Amino acid sequence: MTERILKFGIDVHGVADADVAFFSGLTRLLVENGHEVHLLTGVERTPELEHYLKTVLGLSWTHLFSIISHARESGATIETIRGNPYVDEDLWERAKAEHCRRNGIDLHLDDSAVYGRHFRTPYAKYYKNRRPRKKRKIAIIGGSFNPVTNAHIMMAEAILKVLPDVHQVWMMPAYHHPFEKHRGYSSHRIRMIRLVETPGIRYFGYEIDHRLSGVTYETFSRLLDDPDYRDYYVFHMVIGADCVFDFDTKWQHADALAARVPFIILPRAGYDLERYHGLLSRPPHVILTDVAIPDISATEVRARAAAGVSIRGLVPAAVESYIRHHRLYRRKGEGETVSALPDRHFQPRRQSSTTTPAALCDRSSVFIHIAVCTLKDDQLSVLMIRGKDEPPAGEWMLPGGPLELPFREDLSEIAVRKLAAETGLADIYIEQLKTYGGVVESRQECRVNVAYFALVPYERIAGRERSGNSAESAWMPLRDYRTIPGDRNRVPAKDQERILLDLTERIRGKISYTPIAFELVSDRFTWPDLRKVYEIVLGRRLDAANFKRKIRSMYRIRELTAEGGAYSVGRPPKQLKFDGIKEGYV
Amino acid sequence: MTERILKFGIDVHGVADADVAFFSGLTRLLVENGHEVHLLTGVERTPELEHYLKTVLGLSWTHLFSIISHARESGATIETIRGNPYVDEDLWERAKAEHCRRNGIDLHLDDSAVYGRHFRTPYAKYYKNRRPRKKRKIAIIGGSFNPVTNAHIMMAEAILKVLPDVHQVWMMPAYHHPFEKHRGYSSHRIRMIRLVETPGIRYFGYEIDHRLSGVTYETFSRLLDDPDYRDYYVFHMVIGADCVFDFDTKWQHADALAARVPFIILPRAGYDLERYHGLLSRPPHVILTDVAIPDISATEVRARAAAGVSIRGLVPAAVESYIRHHRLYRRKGEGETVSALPDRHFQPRRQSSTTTPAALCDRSSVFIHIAVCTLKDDQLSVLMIRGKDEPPAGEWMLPGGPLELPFREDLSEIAVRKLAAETGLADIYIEQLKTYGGVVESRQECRVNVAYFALVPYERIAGRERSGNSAESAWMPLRDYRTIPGDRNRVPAKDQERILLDLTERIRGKISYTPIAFELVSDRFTWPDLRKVYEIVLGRRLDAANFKRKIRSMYRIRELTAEGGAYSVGRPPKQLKFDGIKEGYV
DNA sequence: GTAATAGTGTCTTTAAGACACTATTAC
DNA sequence: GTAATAGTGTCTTAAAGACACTATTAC
Repeated sequence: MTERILKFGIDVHGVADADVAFFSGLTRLLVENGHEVHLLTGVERTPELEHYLKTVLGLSWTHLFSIISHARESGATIETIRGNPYVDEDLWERAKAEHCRRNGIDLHLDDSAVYGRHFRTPYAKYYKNRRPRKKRKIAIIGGSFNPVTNAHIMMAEAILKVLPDVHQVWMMPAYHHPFEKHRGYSSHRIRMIRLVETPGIRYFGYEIDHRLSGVTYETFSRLLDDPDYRDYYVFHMVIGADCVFDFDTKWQHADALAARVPFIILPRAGYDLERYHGLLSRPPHVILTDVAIPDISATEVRARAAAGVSIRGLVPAAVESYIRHHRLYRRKGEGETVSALPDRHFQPRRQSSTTTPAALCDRSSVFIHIAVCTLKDDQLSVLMIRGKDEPPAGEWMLPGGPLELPFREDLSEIAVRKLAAETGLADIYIEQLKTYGGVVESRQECRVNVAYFALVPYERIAGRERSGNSAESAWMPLRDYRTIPGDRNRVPAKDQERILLDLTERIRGKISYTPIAFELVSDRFTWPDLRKVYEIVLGRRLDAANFKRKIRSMYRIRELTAEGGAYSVGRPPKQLKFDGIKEGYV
Repeated sequence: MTERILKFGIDVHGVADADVAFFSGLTRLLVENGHEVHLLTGVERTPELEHYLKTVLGLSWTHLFSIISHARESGATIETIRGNPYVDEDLWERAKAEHCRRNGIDLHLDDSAVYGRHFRTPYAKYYKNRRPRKKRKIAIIGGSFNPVTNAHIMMAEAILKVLPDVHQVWMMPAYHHPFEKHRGYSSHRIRMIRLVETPGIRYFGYEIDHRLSGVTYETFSRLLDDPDYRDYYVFHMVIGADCVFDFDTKWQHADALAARVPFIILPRAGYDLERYHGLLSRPPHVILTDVAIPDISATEVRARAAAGVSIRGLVPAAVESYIRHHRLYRRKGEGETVSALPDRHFQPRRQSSTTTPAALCDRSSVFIHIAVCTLKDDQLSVLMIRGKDEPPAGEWMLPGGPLELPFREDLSEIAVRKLAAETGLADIYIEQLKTYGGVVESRQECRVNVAYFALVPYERIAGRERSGNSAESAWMPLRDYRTIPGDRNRVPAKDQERILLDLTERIRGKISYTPIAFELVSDRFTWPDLRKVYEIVLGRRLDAANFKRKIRSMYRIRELTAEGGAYSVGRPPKQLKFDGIKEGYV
């Protein structure tokens, strides 16, 4: 057997320096016997490095390959993040693989998590599984991090401050499948986190490196078994109070997850953790109380960036300039705007004022809402109810509910049925308004809301408003569709607001060329009655003479001989009856 | 520095025998210098083995550890499958880890896919990436394999017979999450496949070992990148004809999957592959025709086993006796019956003939339809498509499809996206029309159809009508919305008719008081162009002078100095541009 | 020049708006 | 009678419609 020169490749950081005694012995043995030892390192090739390798680590080598130096020599652009040179993970691995291929390395030992997509020579992923004396506590913040915001930073800092035994906070961005939206953003998301790394705050690419689905249970069941981590760290999961309330019911494998992973729960404005007594309320889970985290939605950051509005204060300065410099989140080619994808463990809170949140919706359902309109106290008003149990609890909503199955062609039948159930009224005017998408964040659900509106004279509905199972009902004037009488500080839910706006417009538009006004007066009415409907809807005074002429030109109005009711003052008006649209009038 | 004894562990099968020259050199170097080399092997420790290691592989060692011998000595039960000893993967790894721990191995090289859940000493997973001369073709059958049935065997055998270049068929059982049903069955499912292995038919534990979700795209995108496999094999995916018809629409990332993985399609009774012209109908995908695979449902096998009925003939004899011997699928304590979990790539066949009462709608789904309107040949026309596969097959429909999740408040975003996908058009006028209920009897499903309409000048859409995956498209004049040109005896589906009626009304109503007409002419238009739009929509001639006056009173129209195009006869008209609505005009 | 289409000016009709007027009631 | 509301008549203004007219082009 001929003597053969063995060619060994060894990664310095993570392999050679992980077991100095062994590798100094092994490399010396190899070098002394005429074999090749290639040390591969990421740092710059300097005399200091060689000194460190030789005297501190006690390594021997025949070749020393610096990826950074190599990349620099071959003209690649090397970014600097916080003073340290940074190149893409992929580029990094490719450089190693290329070096090994060129030199015909027989076996390269590496600890990289990237499973050698580029290697063509034998290599082995090195795992050092000696248990450390003491495991370090790590808090993991998951999310999209698109981009990392000041809220993330403040969360991390709050945890490090309040929980001194937490060694580091790791920010773990979700893996976005290349076919999802936001493809192409992954490396940006990573770099932005790298920009804000501190000794206590670290980027953690676990879900991205392993292309995990983002189901927390899956991530952690893998992570807790992973020989790269399990013996060195105790992991805690950080979530916001808003997610806690859903945890027991909505999270996959909530029990098993809560049993294996201690949670760190951060308060969130509007979510009262005192009221929560679910799985996570007991140790080992920790609820932080005196911590204030601002509500910063990454969606809003992107929307602002897209609109060219400043994002100062929402994200760290370094991230702000990164976004500006790389022109992130600008609207792309027509039609395709950069749309939302929320942080997983921090749902964007229902907006106080500005933009539209989105949720991780994995199901949709169809709801029917009916805006019952009537003329009450000289105002066009809409019936609102406040349910006791039905979420969102305590919010003023339009009457309605889930679409019942089965149905037939005409959805309005269902609306009529629902309305009858709610008010006991039948045979009233009903018309479809519009269909809206809705996001019920508390349920992580996308809803399709089909809105109808009904018109009914007040005297027909007076007193029957609450025959359903709603706890409360109120007539809300459409003019200021934001204040419910007697409950001034509560406004209807945002998605209801849009319905009311469209409703106002629809009625206003339609009253001029369709006979819907007759639906708002009783069967027998007078000219002043009818005129008032028009005046209220249109919002201006109408000339009685012209009004009568106009209406008469369109509709057949019959004058009844019967006397009107008791009038306090003035000439009593004639009783009228609507006899249909005049032929020929379109 | 004191001399230290290095302790090397090397797996024989997959590592030492994968690079004989290197490892013979390395082990000899180590042994000659007084270090320890531990060879670990799965086979029985015999003189023949030692001879093989020494003379064939040329290895040197100081210790030789046989897992099987070790297990036998320590009294573990060792099953024999087809003559070979078999122990659990986990047990196997544990034995290695135990040996390394006991002996204080400094570095163990192994090729196992199980990432050292048990190792406490350093080890490295060895990848040998030398490209083989020729990649072998492997056909993968996915499924639950609970249990493996004769249908699986016959599929595999048919493939090996009809496609001689397929080297092996690998049966890849799905990973069942420990919290899913069927937990605990995994090892049984594996062993039953092991029982029926032949040189051509192999168990393949990829999804189980990596705990994959079972989404085919995910599995393959990982497998095709996996350095353990990518350089050695070309993978084909086996699916049944029943799944093919859903493939283009229902599978995740169908296009990308079909582009990366060649499919082998097996016929299934009741599914006519002649009619299929989707993604998989073209090479490199293969459709096998003269192959008969019996319809054996694993669910039925389990049900029979549960009921104590014979399963003879449904599963291989070895599996039958395994099930009987291990008392599999018997009903356990209450509430936990062994329930159905279909093979992923073979759906249970749709019930044959028993009719579908329309009332039996147990689910609803939301669809979006978009009526794309344009002016073509002096008619207001709507784009209709006739899908080939999408049910109801063969009917003229408006373009559209199921509502995709997640969505946000504005459903029209989705409509815009769908429209862009269908026609490639972006930035065109789109408006919600109405929402309808619909009953798809063939699917026993109630649908909510949200109809949109889009307006687009013909020249923008001409030629792009069929860029989606629809088979046919046609422009149907709205005047007689019942006949599709060139297909006189076909009318659009009934529920589409109502949409078209409402659409006509909406456009006719809106054109008089909103600037939608400008959406139907190109960016630059002339007075006659615009007038024609109004004349066609309103259905009557308009006076040019009055028309101009009216439009000018509502909208700002800019006259361009540029000349018009080539006109055959008469004075060329001025080019105009729409500059918005006049202030004050409502 | 003619034929064909584009574009304009102006008168007529009709609808909309303003407003003065009359009518009917309670007190 | 007054105050209050209902209802009518008529003038003014603006919009819509009709139609005769001029303008520009190809041939």
